Amino acid sequence: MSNLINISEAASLALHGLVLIAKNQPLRMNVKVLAEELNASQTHLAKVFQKLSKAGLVKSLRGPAGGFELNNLAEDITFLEIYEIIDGKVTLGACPFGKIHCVFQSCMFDNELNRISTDIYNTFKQIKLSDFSKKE
Amino acid sequence: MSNLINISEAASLALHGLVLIAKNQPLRMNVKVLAEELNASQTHLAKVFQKLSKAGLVKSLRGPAGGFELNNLAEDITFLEIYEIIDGKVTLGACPFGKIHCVFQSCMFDNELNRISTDIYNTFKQIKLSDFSKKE
DNA sequence: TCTATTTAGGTACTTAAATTCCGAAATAGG
DNA sequence: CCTATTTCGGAATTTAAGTACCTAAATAGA
Ligand code: FES
Ligand code: FES
Repeated sequence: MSNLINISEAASLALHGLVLIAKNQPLRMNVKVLAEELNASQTHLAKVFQKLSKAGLVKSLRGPAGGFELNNLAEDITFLEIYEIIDGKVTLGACPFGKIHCVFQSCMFDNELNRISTDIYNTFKQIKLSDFSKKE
Repeated sequence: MSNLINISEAASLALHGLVLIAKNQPLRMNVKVLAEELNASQTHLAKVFQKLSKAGLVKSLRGPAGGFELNNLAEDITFLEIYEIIDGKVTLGACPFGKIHCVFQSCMFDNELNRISTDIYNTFKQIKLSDFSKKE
């Protein structure tokens, strides 16, 4: 069983979690509630949000009534930026098969895969968190 | 560092190795030579070709002057089939984010990612091993 | 028939990534 | 203050991919 697009569970949690928080503004949400809503692992979600917090996307507040809320500028953040915070910076321009030394003059795929990678890239780049704020 | 398209080293070896063999027909090639040409791990390549052999794509011949050669029908094999033999069957039709329970009525990506997955799928499906036989 | 070569295939090892666990730190509310 | 709640962050665990190792089987060629 294989998935052609490369998205980690962690990245999925980040995107879904942030959208939930964006929708729920201005109220903050904590990990427990988020995990319940997403039907996902609480501990994993917590780790993911630590990264998002470090990256400045969310503000974290400890203690009772604590949780996470969006940082001021976070609304304009694109899905690409979120993805890259979690799964690492995307490298375009090289054949995804290029992990090994390629024997062929030009890539077997004639840049088809590059085209597709760029397509995913742009799709991720076009979607903003603000597209999901306070609407359904 | 992340790659948006999901291709294992093993799948890459399978594709590149088979194309080399297709080009080199009707002479067979052994693992050592293939690994040298691809500048890749001999043991890994061997394991990959065991799978391809089991799947019937190549015929293996042991002993001196042994190696691998394409099976009769292998020329018409698509890259998709090769990919699936190594990395597992591809499942289309669901949001790649769908590993977790999605809280949203309709996918955040409006089937954009489905469209792209299908795009990769079709690209892999259109390319045949025979496209690379005896030509450069 | 003997020997060197080469794949088969099982097991075990290594490495890296993903996930979980747990004690520490912060804080709101009583 | 004290306590319950909640995030923080390092450590440990799990999982998956890739790699190495070893013995067996096949076979070409001397
Ligand atoms: S780099 Fe070898 S096929 Fe693209
Ligand atoms: S299933 Fe949640 S975004 Fe597609």
